[in-house]
Amino acid sequence: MDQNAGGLEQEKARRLSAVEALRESGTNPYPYRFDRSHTLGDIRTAHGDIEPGTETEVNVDVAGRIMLKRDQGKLIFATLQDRSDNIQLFVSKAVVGDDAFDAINALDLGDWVGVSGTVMTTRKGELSIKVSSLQLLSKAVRPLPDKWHGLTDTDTRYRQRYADLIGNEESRRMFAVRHAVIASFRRTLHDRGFIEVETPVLHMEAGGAHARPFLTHHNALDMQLYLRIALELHLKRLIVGGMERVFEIGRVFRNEGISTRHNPEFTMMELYQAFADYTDIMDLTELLFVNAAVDATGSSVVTIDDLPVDLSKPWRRVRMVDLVTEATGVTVHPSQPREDLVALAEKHGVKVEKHHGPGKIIEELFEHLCESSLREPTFVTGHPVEISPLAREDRNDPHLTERFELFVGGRELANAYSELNDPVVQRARFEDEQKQKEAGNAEAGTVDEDFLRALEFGMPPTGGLGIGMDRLVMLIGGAASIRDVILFPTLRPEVF
RNA sequence: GCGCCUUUAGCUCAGUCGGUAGAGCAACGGACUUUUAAUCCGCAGGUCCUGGGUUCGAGCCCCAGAGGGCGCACCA
Repeated sequence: MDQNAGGLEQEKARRLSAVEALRESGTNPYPYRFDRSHTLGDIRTAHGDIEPGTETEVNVDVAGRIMLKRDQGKLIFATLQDRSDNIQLFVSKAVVGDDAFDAINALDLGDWVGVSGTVMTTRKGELSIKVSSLQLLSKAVRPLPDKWHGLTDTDTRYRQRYADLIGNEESRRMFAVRHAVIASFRRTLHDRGFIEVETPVLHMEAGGAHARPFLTHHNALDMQLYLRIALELHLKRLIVGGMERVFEIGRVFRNEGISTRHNPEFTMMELYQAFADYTDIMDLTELLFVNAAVDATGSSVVTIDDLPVDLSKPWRRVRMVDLVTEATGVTVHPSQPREDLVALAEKHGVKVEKHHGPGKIIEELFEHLCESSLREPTFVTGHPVEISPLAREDRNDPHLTERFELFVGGRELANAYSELNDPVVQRARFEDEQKQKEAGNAEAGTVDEDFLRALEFGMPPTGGLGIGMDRLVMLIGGAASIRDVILFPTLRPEVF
């Protein structure tokens, strides 16, 4: 061993030489498989209530990782962890024999083992497995993080998620919540006749939202492609095709800043329902959220800013123009002269760009003055036409659209419209976007001719919805950062 | 991009006024047949993020840079 090596190198060398010693003695330190009869959770469910000091005749074969070891001379207590639970192993030298006892004593924290034994409880009542034989299933050659604190350094937790998951129960719980939320969405939507589809990630045009895209290149076609920024335009093509109720849960990519609420790749759920409008979609959104919370946590109550909020109560519905009017004390509407709105924005310290029209200025005012105060679930409706190129005009007000964004805890979680299905109006909206793009608005869209061709075949009246799944999991799971709900968040490259 | 904070053993963290680098856990050697983060005795383990600078002397002070966190900006 290199005398100058650090503690980690010494430890790895020791464990690797243990691996070699096992091989020389005829034991494979990395065997191929193991037959498990029960998970540890199964055993706790079936036997969790037996009296202290009980020895049963129940034989079990379990497998997991050694997390803790308490050497007691001629007894060893070890904590075994599998995906479902932890259970104590009780190893007696008198039961397993000297050689097996020494081999078990030589196990390191982090090793995977398969165990045969009987279910028992100790005198103090701890449910345990009395080991009759134990087989190494995989040798860990790198030591585990601190057995009590786990990993706490956020950078290391995100970069080495494997080590985070081994030691941090809270991290495992968060990803269980994530799974439960997504499974709940699928169940709710399948029950209502929606079918799940997959549409392209590689797009010719980065449409369906306002965001800067990632660029890539296809070699064989020698063509520039974009990673999708939204699912919308392909799903609506399927509504044109008569599929009537479709949804997709998929990764989208936006080439923008990273924060506690933004990751460059994130998961969006979008659905489209023929013959529905945005009010139907509000009801469906409430149902999806409540079902997801109940399925993931057993309760429709979530915690927002340390206060409980019951998602099952009806959510506030309020127009964006009314919120801005309330916040400024001045009635606003996109039909007003731009100069009046510019003056109001400046009065409130809101920066106005040259390409901002009245509708965009109202939205800027909303974002700066209203958004962060929307703690309880709120459907903000009636976005100006100017900022909603894919939403249809409000049936009562030609300057607004039938649209809502859902805010919870000051964060946008969902966006929905009565979908624009008039191909002539849609073309005019796209052409307006194209002009803005040429005028220097990098986020403005372009004219998607194929989508327009689809609309020309006739899209039924349709309600559509997009939900940021990561943010929803944050809400239901109680995570402060989006990185806590994404297994491998985007980080700068690590220097090795 | 800007501001504040942060980076010390494998992990979790101390480190005073600028004076030879510390603890707990993990590891290693030993004791222990009912432990629960076992306990007890002993031992080993360091690029103090990197590079400059000031100083007789820098983990500590100064400058520059890197990683990370939070806030702002950006993000309909």
